[in-house]
Amino acid sequence: MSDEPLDHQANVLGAFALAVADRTAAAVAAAGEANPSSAAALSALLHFLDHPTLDQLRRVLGLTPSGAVRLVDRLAAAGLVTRGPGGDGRSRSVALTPEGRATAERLSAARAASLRGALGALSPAERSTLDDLIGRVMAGIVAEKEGGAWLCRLCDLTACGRDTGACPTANAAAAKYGAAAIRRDP
Amino acid sequence: MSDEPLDHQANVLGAFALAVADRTAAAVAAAGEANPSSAAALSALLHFLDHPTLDQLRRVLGLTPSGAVRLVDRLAAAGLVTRGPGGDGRSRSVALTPEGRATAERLSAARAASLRGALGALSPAERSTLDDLIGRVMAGIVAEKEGGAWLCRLCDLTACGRDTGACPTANAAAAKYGAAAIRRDP
DNA sequence: AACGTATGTGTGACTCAATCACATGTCAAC
DNA sequence: GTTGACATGTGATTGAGTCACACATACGTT
Repeated sequence: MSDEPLDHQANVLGAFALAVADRTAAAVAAAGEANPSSAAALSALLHFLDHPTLDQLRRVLGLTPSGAVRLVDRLAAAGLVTRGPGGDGRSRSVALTPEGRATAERLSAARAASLRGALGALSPAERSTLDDLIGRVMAGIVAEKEGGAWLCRLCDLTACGRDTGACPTANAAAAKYGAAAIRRDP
Repeated sequence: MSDEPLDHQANVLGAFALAVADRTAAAVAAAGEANPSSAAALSALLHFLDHPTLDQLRRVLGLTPSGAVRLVDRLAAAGLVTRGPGGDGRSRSVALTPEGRATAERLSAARAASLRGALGALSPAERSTLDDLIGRVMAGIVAEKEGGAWLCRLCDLTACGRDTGACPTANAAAAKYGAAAIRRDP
């Protein structure tokens, strides 16, 4: 029973995901943003091409409208974002202040450093193999996924190769939904 | 800059960890325990050999003493655990009720099913390769880690092969700390 | 053109889980 | 015995989210 390889593998995968997620969250928190939603919001704002509306942001984060209002209130009070006019009279846009942008870049760098460090245990060839396998599993996850927060929150969307076809998540999302803009995603 | 393979790999790893962690948490929540701390506590109680004290439990979960008291209060109010005498006049033990045990087993099964499902995209040989690489990265993470919650929370400690030497986390912890009992871990 | 519905934002009241500061009881060591 | 460390528990507070609801704007229908 306990020597079923699949059970072992599944269990180790679970511990691994938790460990990497913990470690990354800790690195981001140490870089100055303890709240995961706030960190994800700042990161998202860094990667939106245009300034998103509150509603776009809330979908990325998987929050209710009022939750998003509160979040943006907090970020604005901290001087990290400002509200501006939206494309339409109902909506308002959210933009990073210079300080918010600096914070977001710091968080992003801390995350990347933490993840690169984790991969330090492997040789380049092994990392490449791991990357391939992870990409395949990821594609399956995206294909199955329904609802919830954006999977690529906190990602650096240039590093993953979203636009050059190297990002497995973006590719799987494109296969599932058709053309994938940054602002609507699994 | 964005075609550095390491940056791509690191970024995909980050998204992957988040995706698997999200998915697992959702599966556990759907099985009836929305709060991650509560779920981790039930799972831990399922795997402790003897009945742990509140303090042992709080270390596993990475909570403050008062946080652990509140958590056990909630679980007890829900009829999932009971408090008993501890080995010592100061401490009290926490034990699962039959209902708590059933809940814990249900959560654990939901987690395992979710993780096995994620691995379904790979062939047995690929899973084995992935398992090996993950184990190596995991060992590095354990070696670096200091503080925080238990990495193996929610794990099925028989499935991972903790006692047969197959669990990379347990092995790395043993190398770091010496003999590893279930109740003191990375 | 006017009406009714949908959408986006915001507010008030509340919940839930954690924290800190502190109190109490117990053990161990000197 | 006294002193100090430790385990548990309590009161007050915080933080981040929810729901129910209000309000303004946009859009589609007739």
